[in-house]
Amino acid sequence: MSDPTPQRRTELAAERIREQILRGHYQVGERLPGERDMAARLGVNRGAVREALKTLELQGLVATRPGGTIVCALHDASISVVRHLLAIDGVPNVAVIAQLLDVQEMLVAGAARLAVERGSADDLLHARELAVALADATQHPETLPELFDEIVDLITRASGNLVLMLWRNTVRPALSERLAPLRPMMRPDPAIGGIVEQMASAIRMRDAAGTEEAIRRLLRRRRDQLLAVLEATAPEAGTDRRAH
Amino acid sequence: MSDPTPQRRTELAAERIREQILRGHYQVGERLPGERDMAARLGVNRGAVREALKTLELQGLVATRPGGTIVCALHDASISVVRHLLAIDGVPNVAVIAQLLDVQEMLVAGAARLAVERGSADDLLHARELAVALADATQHPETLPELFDEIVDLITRASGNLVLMLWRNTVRPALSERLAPLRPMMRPDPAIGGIVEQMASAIRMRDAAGTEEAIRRLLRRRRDQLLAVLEATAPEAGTDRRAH
DNA sequence: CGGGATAGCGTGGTCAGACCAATTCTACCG
DNA sequence: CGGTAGAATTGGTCTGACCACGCTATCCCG
Repeated sequence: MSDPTPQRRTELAAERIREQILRGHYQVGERLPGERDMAARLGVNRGAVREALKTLELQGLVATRPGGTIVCALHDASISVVRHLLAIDGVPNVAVIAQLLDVQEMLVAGAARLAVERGSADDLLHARELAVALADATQHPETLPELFDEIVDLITRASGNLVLMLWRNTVRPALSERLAPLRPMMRPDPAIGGIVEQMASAIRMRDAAGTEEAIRRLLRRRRDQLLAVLEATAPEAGTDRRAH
Repeated sequence: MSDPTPQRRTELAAERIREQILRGHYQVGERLPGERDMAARLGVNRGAVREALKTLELQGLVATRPGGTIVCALHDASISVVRHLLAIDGVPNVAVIAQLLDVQEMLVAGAARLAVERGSADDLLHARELAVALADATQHPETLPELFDEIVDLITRASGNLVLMLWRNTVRPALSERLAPLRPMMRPDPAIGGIVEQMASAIRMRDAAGTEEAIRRLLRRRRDQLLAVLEATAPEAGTDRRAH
């Protein structure tokens, strides 16, 4: 579901169980089969199942206590499951991706403000260079994702906010992995040039609010474009099966 | 460090190892002692150590591969470690808490906008009730944290954004746990009344931008107050030992 | 006949010891 | 001095076992 080839049998087991839960094979509050049972069913050792359940427990998908392991509600899970929510069976979950992009917009916009307010001159210079590169690359949409990721990384790092950095670590790989296949379908967006120029000038003037606004527009534009492509690709494969 | 009494020996082991890593007892990239070694040292079975390391691996603190387990850089870890970063040895880490509150402001402000734009009438009504309660409770600062948490929860839920909800799940318990001891030291803030009133009216008019601005002011005010109390309590116990 | 105590069974939690494949270290040889 | 082959060590997995606790269903008493 997520890792292309999970060699370790314990991760494979985790993947299997997680997929069953995410697909709604179990009711919330229902007891999972015993560890010995699962081990036999998955053809692995009980220790491997235990480690698999440990990861699911850390993701807040299940709660294991003496007496049995029960399934938790998705909306009570931990943020770490996002990575696995983004796609089930390789089918991108458009609704969750949209929500994730919304959150990303909030955080990167905030990070940009912090970065402009407190970032080093070096970082800001680098950011302006990246902005120029982004404007130049408008005609080559297939190279944009890397530039986008790079500039978001830079902003996150320059914000000096460890929490934002950790968030980025958890989300970036999953998002890139999910959005990479869309690259060939992205079309050049002429509006980006102007936005980027505005951003670069705001950065040069250390205008935090202006930078925030520009990056917000940029991200929203990208979001809409990505979602349009996604919906064109998978018209109705979207909402998660465990809505409440 | 985090759970008051982790009865399970595997969690105790995880806590021990994590604390050593967070305290910087190991260099980034350094190899941890072998599992058998740690098991002997901690007086537990190797399986318990393996499960402990599994949680640390999921938190991005270590990387285990055949040949050895190595320590990862904190800024490459997963967001799940925030919970454990908030306090080491019971000493709140003021720097991280400040950054976390910054991020919280970004997200809750965004969530408020979403909630006002797309929330149900019921939710908005409830939000206004809570706002009134908040204004009434200004004189009783010890009851404010619950109201704050409740209103943030409501906003998060009403935003309809699953990612925000998951984020809230991961962060709320840690934050509450860390900030609860400060409750007796909080003093009434007369400015809250006006802000809350402004928020309630913005909600009533379905003014998303106004609501966002109000909640942002509210959260920032609370943030500053919390940090003031925190710094007064622990004047210099702050920055993490693994800065880069 | 109904309800509460109880005995048994299954559960997770932990332990011991073992094997394998891959890596890492070491010592030897060119 | 460099490289390579072998030895030691590591994580990954397996087998099998024990314990304390939660759950369940039975049984006994009112």
